Amino acid sequence: MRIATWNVNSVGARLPRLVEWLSLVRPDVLAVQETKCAADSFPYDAVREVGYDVEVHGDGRWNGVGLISRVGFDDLRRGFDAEPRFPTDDVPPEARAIAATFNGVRVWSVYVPNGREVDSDHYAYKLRWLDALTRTIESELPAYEKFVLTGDFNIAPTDADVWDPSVFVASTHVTEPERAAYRRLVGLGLVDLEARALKGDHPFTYWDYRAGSFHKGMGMRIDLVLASKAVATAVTDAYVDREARKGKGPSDHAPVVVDLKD
DNA sequence: ATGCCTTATTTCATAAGA
Repeated sequence: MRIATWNVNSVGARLPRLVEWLSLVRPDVLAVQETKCAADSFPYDAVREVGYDVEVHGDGRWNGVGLISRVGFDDLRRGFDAEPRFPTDDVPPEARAIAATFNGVRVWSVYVPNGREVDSDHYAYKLRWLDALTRTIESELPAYEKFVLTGDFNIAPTDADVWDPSVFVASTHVTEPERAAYRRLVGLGLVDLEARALKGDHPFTYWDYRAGSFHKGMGMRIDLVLASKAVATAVTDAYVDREARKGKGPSDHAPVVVDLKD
């Protein structure tokens, strides 16, 4: 079984690249984030033409997550109970989480809030959201031996996960409270799968569009695959597909691809 | 060993991304 995650940064803008990538890599399940489209405007037909079904959770302009599968869907879930809202409880939750089960493997696709500035309202929301996600995963995990929590976490777990730690001092993505939230998730009994980089030593998954960051190696590892032990022990390969970050009209994130023994 | 921001929108400017 091949499972992948990819922050596509707009499924509308990325559709040609997405369809090309699905046809080339043929994952069984792809978790997508930042689809940036409402559920009723998703380009379902284009994805179906290459053999995939889609379930999405979408707001419209921002956020949006989905699961793209060629092995069906079971037990679909959009969002989660007591999901924090922003800026107030008067608004619905943002579309940041969707889950389904594929041949017995439970997969969550999540897009963790960015956080913007440390100690901002957005940062507090990010930590609240991570805390609520942790409680949800904790409650679901006992029901599934094979479990994958994947997506764009907007957290670099260690200093090795950013191209230059000195650049990120006092920035979001690397602060201790964010890293502690990551460790609490992993502490539920998950393994942060070590994807290999196709070039160099750092399996970065994101490179800013600006300043030639990609070709200078100025990246971050913020797209993660957290897996239960039953999944982790079945891994035969895991890699960051930096090829998808090259060429015309790429996302600023690269996919992470994980292969599992049957 | 690859190309120097990109996206959607209440569009010709803005907010957001990380």
